[in-house]
Amino acid sequence: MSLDLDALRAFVKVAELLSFTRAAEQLGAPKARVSEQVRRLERDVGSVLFTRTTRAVRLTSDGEAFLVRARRLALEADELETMFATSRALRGRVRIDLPVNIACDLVIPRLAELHAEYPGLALQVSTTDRIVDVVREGFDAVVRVGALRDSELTATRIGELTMVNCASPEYVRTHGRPRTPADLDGHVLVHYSAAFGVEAPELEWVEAGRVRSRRLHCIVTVNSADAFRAACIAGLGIAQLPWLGAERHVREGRLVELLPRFRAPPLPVTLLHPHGRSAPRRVRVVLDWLTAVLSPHVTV
Amino acid sequence: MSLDLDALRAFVKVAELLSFTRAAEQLGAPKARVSEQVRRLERDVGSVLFTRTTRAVRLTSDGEAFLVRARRLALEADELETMFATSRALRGRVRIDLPVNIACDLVIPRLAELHAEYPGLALQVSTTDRIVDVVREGFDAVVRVGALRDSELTATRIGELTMVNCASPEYVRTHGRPRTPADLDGHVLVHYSAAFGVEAPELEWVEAGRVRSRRLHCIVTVNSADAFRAACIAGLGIAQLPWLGAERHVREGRLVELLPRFRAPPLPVTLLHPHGRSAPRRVRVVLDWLTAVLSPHVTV
DNA sequence: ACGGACTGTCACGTAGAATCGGACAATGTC
DNA sequence: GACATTGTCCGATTCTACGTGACAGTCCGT
Repeated sequence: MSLDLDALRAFVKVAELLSFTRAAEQLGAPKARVSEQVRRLERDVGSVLFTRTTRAVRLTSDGEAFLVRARRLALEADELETMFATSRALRGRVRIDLPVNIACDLVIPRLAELHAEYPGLALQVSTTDRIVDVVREGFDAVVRVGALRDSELTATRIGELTMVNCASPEYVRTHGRPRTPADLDGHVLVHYSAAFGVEAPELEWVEAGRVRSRRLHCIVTVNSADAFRAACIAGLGIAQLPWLGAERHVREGRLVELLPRFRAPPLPVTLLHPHGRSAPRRVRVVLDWLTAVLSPHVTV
Repeated sequence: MSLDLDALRAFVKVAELLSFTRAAEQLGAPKARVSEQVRRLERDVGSVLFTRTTRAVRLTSDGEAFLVRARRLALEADELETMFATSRALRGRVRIDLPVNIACDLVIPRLAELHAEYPGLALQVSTTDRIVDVVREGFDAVVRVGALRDSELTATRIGELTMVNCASPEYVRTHGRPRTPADLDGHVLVHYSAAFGVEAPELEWVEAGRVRSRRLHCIVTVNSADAFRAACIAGLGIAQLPWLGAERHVREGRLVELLPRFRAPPLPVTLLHPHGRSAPRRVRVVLDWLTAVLSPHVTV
């Protein structure tokens, strides 16, 4: 007789993903249920919300209008459900995506603390360096390093990663230690390219407040941060690495920093999430925690 | 697993009335259900919303905070449920209260039209001249004639009733026809007093923009509009009647108007409802209809 | 043009939950 | 202190939402 909130949430998910199947996956429910829930919802409100061809789903104009309000209602309902939930009682699933090295070095080691405080939270941590589609894959939070393009997401700048120029001691012995960028003739660069695109291998640095760059020869191109560092340690050239990941290796003598006064511009670290300024509480908790965990390691 | 909207509505009603029994009555549900729903709600949100002594119910501070948001959520949910409901599909119960004569003369004769347009609406029409407690008795709309005191309700002025001075032809034959208030020596007033209070029987009129009054002798005091008119027709004195109810009797010769240039100040007609500016749709429909029905009969 | 894979829906037996009426203990009132 | 009233508990009953599996329709690539 009365509106069903679960059905409403199902509708919102389907409307966002434009797919019953994917919505069902993300909701952790069988397709049949989602289908039935939306059917019931349509019967209850007395309007057809989707036009279904067996192959594609589209919102009707009624559906569009309904979605706006349904979203808000679902959010407020979530708020109400959790307004008295202590941290121990907070439950739900939160799906996040992190760059591999940030995940392995910073986040995963401290995940136990988060679990201890919020035992009801089920965290799904995806680690990948490729650009994921936040809404399509249903992520609640994504940490991005570097410039970003998406604009429909809420972005919070956490800080930035200091970049250092590194090479192996072996490499320095062979190629010499440059003192200024002018000394780079004959040097080799390890090239990082996420998509093996056509970008030319360049070394960047900041000089007098300006970003300058110089094209260098390169032997190897990689597409993962781990391989990038490994190649540098192997003496395959100079690499511009985040200090965060390079520090240990410099300390332990596997890498040395070059041209310390000509570092590349720092990479911005950003926290993205698809919910507006007011996310569900379980998500907010994770966002805050991520910020707290990452902040000490990124210079503001 | 998810918040139950029916339970939420039950909670709101109980919180407003501070009684499970009365809430159950107004919701048209057995007490046991309301009790169980609220119990479930408390379990779901993880907090105790009421302090119950078997004799009295009070909101906890958590309950207070919850009520505010719960109200808003229930309202938005209602909005969502009815946003595509055609007039034929709109359903629900609306409880209104009207002065007896307005109900009998204007509203009830046209109730069939409302039903024809909104067959799903169940209207509960209470007719009474006493002042009802709008929230306590769960009215969705109340029409008041005359000055009003409540302020926590939303009030819409519909118009005002023209008042005329009437007497029976028999009375005029006996007592003479006054031309000005100064001629009223020896005349008799029929007195209306809702609560048989101590107000003195006075005849009021507007003269040069000022309200003036003159105390007169009276034989009978009544507390209902019908009895008031009946007393006047019976020749028991002059009565200050709304033209609306007196017109027919004047036309048919049972009453005559006296002192037409010294009429009493018109009585304001007001539509009250307890919902904020945004009432549920089924209520809004009735409010609009009442306004449309009453407007032509009340000069603005 | 046509197989193939994927989409959303349907069927139906089942399990769990909400519901109802009535009885009960507790409490404020006269 | 007796009474009336309040909110809750109890048991059987009814419903309805669910899951599994199979199905028909449609778009894609070749």
